[in-house]
Amino acid sequence: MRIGEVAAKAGVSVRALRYYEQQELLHSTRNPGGQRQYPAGAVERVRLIQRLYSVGLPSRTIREVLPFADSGEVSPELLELLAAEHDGLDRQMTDLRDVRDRLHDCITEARGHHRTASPS
Amino acid sequence: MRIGEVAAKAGVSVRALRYYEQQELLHSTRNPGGQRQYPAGAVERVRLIQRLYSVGLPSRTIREVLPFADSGEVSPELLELLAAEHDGLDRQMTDLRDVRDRLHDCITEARGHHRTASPS
DNA sequence: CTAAAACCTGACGCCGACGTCAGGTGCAAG
DNA sequence: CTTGCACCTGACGTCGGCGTCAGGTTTTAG
Repeated sequence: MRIGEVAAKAGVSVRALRYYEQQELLHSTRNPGGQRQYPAGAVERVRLIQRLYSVGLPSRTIREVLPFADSGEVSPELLELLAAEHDGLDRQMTDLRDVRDRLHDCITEARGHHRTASPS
Repeated sequence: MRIGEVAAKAGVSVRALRYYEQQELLHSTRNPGGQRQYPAGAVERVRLIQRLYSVGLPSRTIREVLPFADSGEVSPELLELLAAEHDGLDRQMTDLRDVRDRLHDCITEARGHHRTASPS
């Protein structure tokens, strides 16, 4: 596959894929003309990268955790990193849930208001 | 309270507080000398703002949802906004949980490996 | 063979949440 | 009064994840 096709299938820009390569998140081989060649699995990998970005992880972290999505190989020090990141995500989730619930309360309360005042 | 004290108690920089004011997230009165004066509740408000930022919300959105944390006043169109934001957070949470679990699997699997090989 | 797509490598632009520096003012203490 | 710290207002710097333009090459369609 060439870069345009991967971009289209993964729903990202060509520029993004080149950027991922520069950040060493996504590797490619080159054909004789110098154009990038990707295996089929690249699309899935790009989707994973996108999800990791969407969670708020920076390139550096993604670069370090990506290998484990492929193989299960792991060293003790990277184990530490993973655990730390895991804890960070847990805290994020807690905060997020709080805020969401707070909004939910506001919403339901407001719905109650502009319906017919208090129900029970 | 003056700005330095609020900053210290909330654990943010003075610069951040001035920025919040510029973004209309945090209001202050001025004393005759032109210095900012904050009520005691400001510290809690700043903490809330920080949590909203940490969840990934931009200033614009925070500016719009903050009023509901104070009063319960709400208009139908803002209700829409809140619901949309709520859905967005839900999706974020789902993605986040997936990634976290994936990491968790890697971690536990790795722990099993470098202990004494396969258990069962 | 030729025109058009698709691709390539720089390199600069942008936006948001501040950091930071410059140059001036307010205020409490000795 | 003066020292000194906390405060003030600009205004420019930074970083990350790309968008985008410039100028050239490769591949594909007719």
